[in-house]
Amino acid sequence: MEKPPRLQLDRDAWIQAALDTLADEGVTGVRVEVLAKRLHVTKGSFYWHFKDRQDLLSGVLETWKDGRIRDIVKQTRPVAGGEETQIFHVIDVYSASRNRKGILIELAMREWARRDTAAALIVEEVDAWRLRCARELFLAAGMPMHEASTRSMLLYAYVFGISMMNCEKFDGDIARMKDDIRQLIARNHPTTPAPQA
Amino acid sequence: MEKPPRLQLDRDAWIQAALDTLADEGVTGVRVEVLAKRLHVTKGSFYWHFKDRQDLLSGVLETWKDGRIRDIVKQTRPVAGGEETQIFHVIDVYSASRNRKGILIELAMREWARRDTAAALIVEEVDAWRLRCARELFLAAGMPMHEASTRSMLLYAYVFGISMMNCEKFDGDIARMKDDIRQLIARNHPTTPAPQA
DNA sequence: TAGTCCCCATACGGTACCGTACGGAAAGTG
DNA sequence: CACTTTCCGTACGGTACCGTATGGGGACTA
Repeated sequence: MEKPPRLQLDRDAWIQAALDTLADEGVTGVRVEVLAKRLHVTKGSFYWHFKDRQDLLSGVLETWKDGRIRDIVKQTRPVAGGEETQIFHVIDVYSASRNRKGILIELAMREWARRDTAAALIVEEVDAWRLRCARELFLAAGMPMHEASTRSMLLYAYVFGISMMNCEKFDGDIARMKDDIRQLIARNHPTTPAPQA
Repeated sequence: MEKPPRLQLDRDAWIQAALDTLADEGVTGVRVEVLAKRLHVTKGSFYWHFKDRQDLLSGVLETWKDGRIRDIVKQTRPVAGGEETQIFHVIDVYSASRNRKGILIELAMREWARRDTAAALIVEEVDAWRLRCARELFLAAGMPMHEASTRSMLLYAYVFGISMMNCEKFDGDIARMKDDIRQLIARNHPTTPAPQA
């Protein structure tokens, strides 16, 4: 969990620790003295690298924004004929049980954005990038503009929503249901092309 | 906002105030002394009605659970031929800009559930009710079992997800897009019922 | 009018934070 | 070897909480 060996801390080390606790406890859990304990130093170090707590939080926002934009751009880089695969991948990244930390940060970020204007602007910007990139994918797959926009929105609303639902406890074949939902979002097929059960 | 006239507080008054601040600031914002200020009394009152802060939070969970279950049962009470209307209504309740407070509580609840076992159990129970009820609607509309389950899950993932996205800032005709998404979830049409483009 | 509850105010100790002041060690620089 | 810079520890005042102890006012009862 923690990384005791790091003889010299820098801004980024604090930001990474902040992102970790952000995932686990939300913004309100990102507290200077707690992070210090986690990094095995004292506040003295923190207030050397940062003006105050808000300074750290701003750094967290910027770091997260840059990473997410880089990610979505990479994931949707034009690949002739691979659009559907890419769409599936975009869905999986945030709905699979791997990337658990990324999902938790995503949720914590939006919780933060609900109560902080600066965070709201960042999330807004990231969302805009994602929606644009996903729309390009749908367009490249031959879908008309409006439908591409609509399905992009459904796609992201779905991945964020499903990550809040703790599906593991539900009955039924969750894996198959998620597969079918992917189809519903990406194409326009009924859930099962199979004959009636 | 506040209701100065209430000469005698009871448990429910505290729980309602707790739900209000829960919506605005999340669980961590539900603090005894803050609620007391909000209700124009002191902690002395609180610790008369409640054992401690956790006692209040338990009350909040129960109150919320009962209300949500009552709501979804009412919204999905069998109405011959009205299934699609009812499905649309279930979507609207949590995606429209009215019921803002309900949505905020919903999100705060899930944020809470991520870090608290008791809250997680409550949310899980509410989700199970909602998914069952929604599934009944799809079944009554003539959909096969598996597809009904799948679309119920997509429905709720969507409404929760979209409520985290702050759509107002996006470009495009959001209202129309949301309409089309409703169609995608409820039926199986392409976004536009028009003939092929 | 005295007694009894119900409900709340006051006062207190304790904890967990934030931010500042200051001091010091270690490493580089001349 | 002075001298500076970088980085962190220590100590402090201040705030915002939680939970407890205790007292008191008002309404109701006899």
